[in-house]
Amino acid sequence: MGSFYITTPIYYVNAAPHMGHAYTTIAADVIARHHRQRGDDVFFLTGVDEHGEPVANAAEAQGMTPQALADLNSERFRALMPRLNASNDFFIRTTDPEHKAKVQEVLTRIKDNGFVYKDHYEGWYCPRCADFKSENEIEDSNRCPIHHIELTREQEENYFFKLSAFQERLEQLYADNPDFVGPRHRANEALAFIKGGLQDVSLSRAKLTWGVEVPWDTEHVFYVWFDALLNYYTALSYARPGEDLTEKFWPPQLHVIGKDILKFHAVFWPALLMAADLPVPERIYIHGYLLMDGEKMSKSLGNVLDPLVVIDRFGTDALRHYVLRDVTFGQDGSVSTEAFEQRYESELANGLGNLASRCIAMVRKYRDGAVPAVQPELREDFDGLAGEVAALIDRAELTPALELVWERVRRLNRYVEETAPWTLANDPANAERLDVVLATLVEGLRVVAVLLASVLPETTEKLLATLGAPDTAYAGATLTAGTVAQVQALAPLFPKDIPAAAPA
RNA sequence: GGCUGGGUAGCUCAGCUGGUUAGAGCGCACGACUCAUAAUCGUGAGGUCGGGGGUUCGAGUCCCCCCCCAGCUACCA
Repeated sequence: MGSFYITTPIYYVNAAPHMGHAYTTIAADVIARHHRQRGDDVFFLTGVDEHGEPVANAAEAQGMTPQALADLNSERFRALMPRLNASNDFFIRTTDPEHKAKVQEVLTRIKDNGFVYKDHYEGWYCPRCADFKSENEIEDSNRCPIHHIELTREQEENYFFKLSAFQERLEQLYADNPDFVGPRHRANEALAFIKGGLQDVSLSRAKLTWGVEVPWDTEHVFYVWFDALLNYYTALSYARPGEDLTEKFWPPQLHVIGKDILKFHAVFWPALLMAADLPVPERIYIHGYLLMDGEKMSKSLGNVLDPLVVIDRFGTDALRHYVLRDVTFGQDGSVSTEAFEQRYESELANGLGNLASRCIAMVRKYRDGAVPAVQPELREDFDGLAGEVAALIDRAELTPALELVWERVRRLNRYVEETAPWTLANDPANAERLDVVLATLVEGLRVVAVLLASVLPETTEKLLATLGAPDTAYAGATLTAGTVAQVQALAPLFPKDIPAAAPA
């Protein structure tokens, strides 16, 4: 029973929300909900990153101010959260004035600590883009990848962050905390990068105005990454009006991120915190990409699985379950509408949904809905289960954790066949035996629902309400006599006769 | 090129420090049952564990070489 602070990355408002955003959010939400079940005081943060050049450029192209575009797109991300059933405690926007003020405060401290200096940044510059291009994005013979014109070598005055000063401390951090970054091979990747030698990085941009002003030199704005990373810290100071949660929740227990932003989180971020004399996060976990039929999703390929379309048709729970179940969390994996529908039918509808239907129907038919208050069987199958699941979730091994629970769903369906309650019901002499079987089934169902509550919040709430046992406290995830007294009728949890979505 | 992961049944993957006939889920075939959302349960087919050497009484599991896939190898967020 402690505090648990978990974050998603803040999503960049340059583009519309897509499955990748949904995936990260769902995973973090499952972990957040799980910890609430365990009685932890949870703070779950998500939000949007609104500054930087791509937003400024996109706004200009659309004839809007950057703020107007940010307002528009931020709202789309904010609206996504309830659709996913995300239980975030706050939604941060980097244009929040409180965030900006705090960023300035922290970075000023870093400067005061001697980790900031002014120098020239030199690179290949595209006058049409009005921007520097990195080495790996320029085309042959130094041409702009967008305009295909020749780039010029230019300089600009920048403030730099002395990342190089943290080489040793970062190596030590990784040595002392083997689980600082997970999965393991991502830690290897980050460590290899660190050991390769750290160079100082630009902290500010002079040619750009869409960002947080450098307080000691207002001709500059902070390079968007430093502004963005600090959201994890700044949010705590103003998420609750009149209250500063920093003391209570800092440092975070877990940052959930995608692999594209590993370096910023696993290298720059801890160094930045060290420079500010702040504790570093306990753990960063990197998930993989969802691939469509083995290929990266992209609009140009037209192979995008739209989370909102799936939710509209099958419900949020089905999407949450699918992405965590079908793709091993932490690895890349393929998704497809076929795989989704198959998983939905076999596991949710036929597996859990039908189990609930048959169990509840039998209790109503044979006992008028009254559940016998006798000791359930199957103890050997459920003993220790809750602990094992929690241990896996603590390691962010969400997929194996789910597998453990689904093994029990299958076990309960098998138990129904083994005990054949419909046969027992034929002979009053078997009444006691039938009592035990029914009690076991209902109780098993309840425990499974509690264990799946973080993944399937809507469905399990419905199911537990039917059982008259709405409590999802994790301590209750164990077979006990008499928890459920009476069951109500239950409509199919995961209906199968869902019409295909109307063509758009 | 270097580094890090990975290549195991049609599909998605488990297989810890080497040890009985290599496992699970899904899919498929056949059978059983009827409480249930024509759901469920059982049985089965079947894979030279990427390829080749080697160590060992014994290797998917260790060593060497090779092939293939993915990621990283710094300032796009």
